[in-house]
Amino acid sequence: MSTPPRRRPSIHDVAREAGVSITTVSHSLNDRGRVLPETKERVIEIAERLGYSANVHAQRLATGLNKTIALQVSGYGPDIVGVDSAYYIDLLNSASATALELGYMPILTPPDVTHQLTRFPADGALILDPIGNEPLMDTVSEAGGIVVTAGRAMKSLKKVAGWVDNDLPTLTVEVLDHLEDRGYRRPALITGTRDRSYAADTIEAYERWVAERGSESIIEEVKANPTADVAMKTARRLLERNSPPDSIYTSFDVFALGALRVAGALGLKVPDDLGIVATVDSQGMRSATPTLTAIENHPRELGSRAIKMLVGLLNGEVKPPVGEIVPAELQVRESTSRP
Amino acid sequence: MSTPPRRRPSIHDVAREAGVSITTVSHSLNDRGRVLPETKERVIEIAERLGYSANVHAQRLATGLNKTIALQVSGYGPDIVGVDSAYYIDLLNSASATALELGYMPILTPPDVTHQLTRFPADGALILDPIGNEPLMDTVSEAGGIVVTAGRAMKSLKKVAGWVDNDLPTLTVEVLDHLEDRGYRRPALITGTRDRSYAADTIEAYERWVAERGSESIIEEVKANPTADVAMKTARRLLERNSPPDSIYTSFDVFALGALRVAGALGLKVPDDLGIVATVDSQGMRSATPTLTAIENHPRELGSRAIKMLVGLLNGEVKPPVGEIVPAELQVRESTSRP
DNA sequence: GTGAAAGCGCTAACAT
DNA sequence: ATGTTAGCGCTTTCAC
Repeated sequence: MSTPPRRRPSIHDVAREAGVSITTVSHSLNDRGRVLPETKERVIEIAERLGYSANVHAQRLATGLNKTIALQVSGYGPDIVGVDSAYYIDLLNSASATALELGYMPILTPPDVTHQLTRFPADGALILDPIGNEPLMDTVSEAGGIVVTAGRAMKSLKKVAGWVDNDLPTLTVEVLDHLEDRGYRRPALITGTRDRSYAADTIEAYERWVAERGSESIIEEVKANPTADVAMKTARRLLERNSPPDSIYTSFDVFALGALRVAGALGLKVPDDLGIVATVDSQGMRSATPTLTAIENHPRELGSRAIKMLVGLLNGEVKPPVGEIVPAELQVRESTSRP
Repeated sequence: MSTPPRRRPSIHDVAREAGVSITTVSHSLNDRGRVLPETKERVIEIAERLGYSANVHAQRLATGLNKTIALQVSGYGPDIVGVDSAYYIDLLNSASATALELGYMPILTPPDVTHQLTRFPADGALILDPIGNEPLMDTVSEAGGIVVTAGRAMKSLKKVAGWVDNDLPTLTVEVLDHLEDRGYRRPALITGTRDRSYAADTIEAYERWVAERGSESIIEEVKANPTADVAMKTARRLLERNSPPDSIYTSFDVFALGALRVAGALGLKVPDDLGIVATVDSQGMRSATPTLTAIENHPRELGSRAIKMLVGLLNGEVKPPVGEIVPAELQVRESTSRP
């Protein structure tokens, strides 16, 4: 048929072609040791021409390094779905691209198969929206690896060397100020349990904000999985109180949609009678009727920064613990647009 | 502080402990060659006790196998977002879990960094919702690797050895029958361009169905990125026709939400004046007002079957080309629930 | 049935 | 500045 699947060129092929030893090839390509500039140049050129690239397995065997990073979306699965996962895909793709560029293999590690990592040891792991009880955290840190998170773990902090996150406290204040600016006086908060950092951050900032104004604190800390059903029940409970809130700020896009739905059922107009804001932007937010005000988190930026941080930590260029804030912006849309 | 990061036990450690050669250990653990059953048993037991597992890099160097599978969501990125990506995360996670179980490293490969795969050669690739022009397809197949897809590629078919998919033609008929059953008489179709198999399949089935009934074929083949904006424009164009459809079947959840929104703006009630069905189920579908009838695709099943197929092909146990249909179910909800 | 030994492709001392 | 050589941890022929 076609050309038989030819063997990849090895370092020996390059060495022979260049008339040097494999050491010189290795040194030229990784610029270690001393190599005459012109030699190095020639070697590089020949390597390129031959389409040579080092066999990673041999390289790793020889160096004892794994050059592998485990990627995990914490607790994601059939029954735990809080936010539109475009956020996760974008974050994962950009984390992955960055890892690849830095010479690391990004391996996707589902929550339930962490034990496999004994066979595929990772130098480090990036966990998205961690709780702190992820088995992956133990596996990696016990093996001497480094764990970094997107969103901060509230437990097992010693196991986490770094994190990237949006500035939830500031964003919360920004949202509440925005609501106040639009004339909303009784904002309620719907978020997750405090074992997730976004919830803890948001709750704290919210409580401080309402306390400053002497307003009532109306918080729903959702313990169940944030499904459509739970979202509606929660919103209904809130809106049927004696003195209901006039606006809702929620960490889950599902809950924003749920609130919208319940408002409709109760005859409340959005944004006139009820303002709604979500912490995560998504297609759902942009497509809802009315469109929903939400925060653009810049997941791609979070992903690439997290990996750079992880690699920095692995190289010892950065000392743990480190944290990095990625800017996010409030996208004002119809759900809070009243005069 | 704590225990210094101890070196992982090697095959020599196991051999020494068992008082045998490393050959025997290797044979026992992989059951090759002949080993006295009791010897084998002892070796396995000791390996376990020592927490031994083969160094994958050494193993791969020795065997010349990569045992690596590239995972890619085709065309996913900041500007191409058709469906709620929970679908993708679930599919990816389950594909990944299956790969790991079968001894393969699942490496997430973003669309834009395919060239890196020269350094990290993959035995095969799984591409989700392919077009057929993905660089990854060429990279992998040119390197003698095997490409499998979730959803069928419409181009470059020779490069694809296998696929898994839902039965879109049948599902389309099921949806149209359901709409007819609920009294809708003029179903319209909004889908993507025919270079994606789901669109091609759906269009064909739809056209046959309406032809059989002598009904008018109302198709919007969306060329632009399926964003919220495009969704609304498309829906509006459809609903403002002289003889508008009384129901919409769409491949994108964004479009279902968009149709809902436009219907509201035009004073059309859903499901009374307009029925809406989407091909992909998602949180958005379940949380909308009203809830939207949609198809549950079973992404986890698609993911694990795709990987099993890929590994089967790699092992030569399966002969290409192969295709596998994964059952999906119509979830009837409020958007089509009229008497 | 078991083991010695060669080699997978590369890196890193250590010569020269 | 360049080359020789000894591994890295494993699989696999080939003897015994």
